[in-house]
Amino acid sequence: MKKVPEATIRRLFYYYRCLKNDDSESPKYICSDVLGNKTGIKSTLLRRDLSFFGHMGHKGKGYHKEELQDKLEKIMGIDQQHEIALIGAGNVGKALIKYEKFRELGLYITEVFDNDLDKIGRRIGGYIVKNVKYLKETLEQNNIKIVILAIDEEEIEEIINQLQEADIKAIWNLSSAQLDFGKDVIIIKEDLCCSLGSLIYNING
Amino acid sequence: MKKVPEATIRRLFYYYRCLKNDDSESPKYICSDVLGNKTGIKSTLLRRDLSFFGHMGHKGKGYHKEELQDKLEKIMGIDQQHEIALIGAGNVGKALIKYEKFRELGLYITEVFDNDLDKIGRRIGGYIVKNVKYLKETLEQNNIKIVILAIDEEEIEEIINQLQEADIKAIWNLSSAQLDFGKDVIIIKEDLCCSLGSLIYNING
DNA sequence: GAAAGTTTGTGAAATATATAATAAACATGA
DNA sequence: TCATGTTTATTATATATTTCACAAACTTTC
Repeated sequence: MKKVPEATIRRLFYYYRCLKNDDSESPKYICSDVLGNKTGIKSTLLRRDLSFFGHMGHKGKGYHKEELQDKLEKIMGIDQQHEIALIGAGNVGKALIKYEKFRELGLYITEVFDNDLDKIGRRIGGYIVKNVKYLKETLEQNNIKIVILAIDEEEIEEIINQLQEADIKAIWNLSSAQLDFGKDVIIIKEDLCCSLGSLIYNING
Repeated sequence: MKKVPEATIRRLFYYYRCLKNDDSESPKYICSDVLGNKTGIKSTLLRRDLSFFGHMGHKGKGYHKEELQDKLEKIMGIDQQHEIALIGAGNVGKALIKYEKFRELGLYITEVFDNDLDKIGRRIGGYIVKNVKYLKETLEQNNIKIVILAIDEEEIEEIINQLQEADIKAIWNLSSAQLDFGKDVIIIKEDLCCSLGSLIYNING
């Protein structure tokens, strides 16, 4: 199959959320024009996006809402639950723990770690913050393959070493550290400064 | 001048942060290979990125670190301070208020608003949360042109109406709402679900 | 000061992504 | 049932971004 652009994947979540929020029974079908308008994405791009995954719609009718929602869930991999470990119980970490929308996607933070002795042992949003020292064994015991890295500080050498040893599949890197775990670990970096920063650039330019 | 890709702008922040964190006096110059390695960006792309803004380096020597840092600040528009209003004093909002790295870029959150009566009037991280009802006048009085929208809930009609009336230049939209303020207002949408979600997709695919 | 080594900057090629054009499938209504 | 309208899916085109290849400018060494 042709390579699916990263941007397409992200848009799938828009389509999905829109379908999920609209719980009206009828009409059963929605056409690309309507769904496109609701999500702010051109209908032609929407159809292109969906067509990467085969025939998703019905000519002359549109997309069957329930069917499309189910198919999207499978495609995006959220038809099953995922357990996630959070490293970093600072301000960003706390916000993520309480972020409802992850759970709506079946994404559950089930373990919280930190390397700051002041935070370790504390209870945050129902979780006891664990020492990163136990990262590897905790992840193994619970078969957790996904990690969110949301550490504030710059010095995270020890955490990275621990992470290297853990057998994980993916890291969502919200820290400013630049990571490379080889091709077997997928890393997506999210840098809040770049986002807000690029806004500033666009104002002036 | 040729249009600068959005991705280039974002990478500028990586280059900049790397230079800023490295406060060693010597060597005075850094070549694209070294800076590229530190930031995880191919040197050829780095040179291409910088070349959008004219001759930034010195052949045979590399880039003068201090000079490059200064130039980047001007390009990115962070050689001066920016005042920003935050709408949404929930979990995400709180994290942003306390996020140190914005201030390092000269980006200051100076006003905090919410539409939730439970939050209005409360003190959060040194700010009194104001009623969005006063959004327009507060922004005008303080000449604030940049807004972060970090509201949790779905019902934000009233906030959007208020925002429409305020004379602003840019919105960093962290909510799940889909906004369109016309061409005069720059909007960058950041959706945490899409980011974490695309990671899940990539694991399975 | 000439030759060899570095390093930037850029035109050209390759890749990736988005848009436009249109054929194919189905729906509707006379 | 046929003609007309609707809507998807796909092929072709356009645009955007990255990578490659190399000339030009400078540095270093002998």
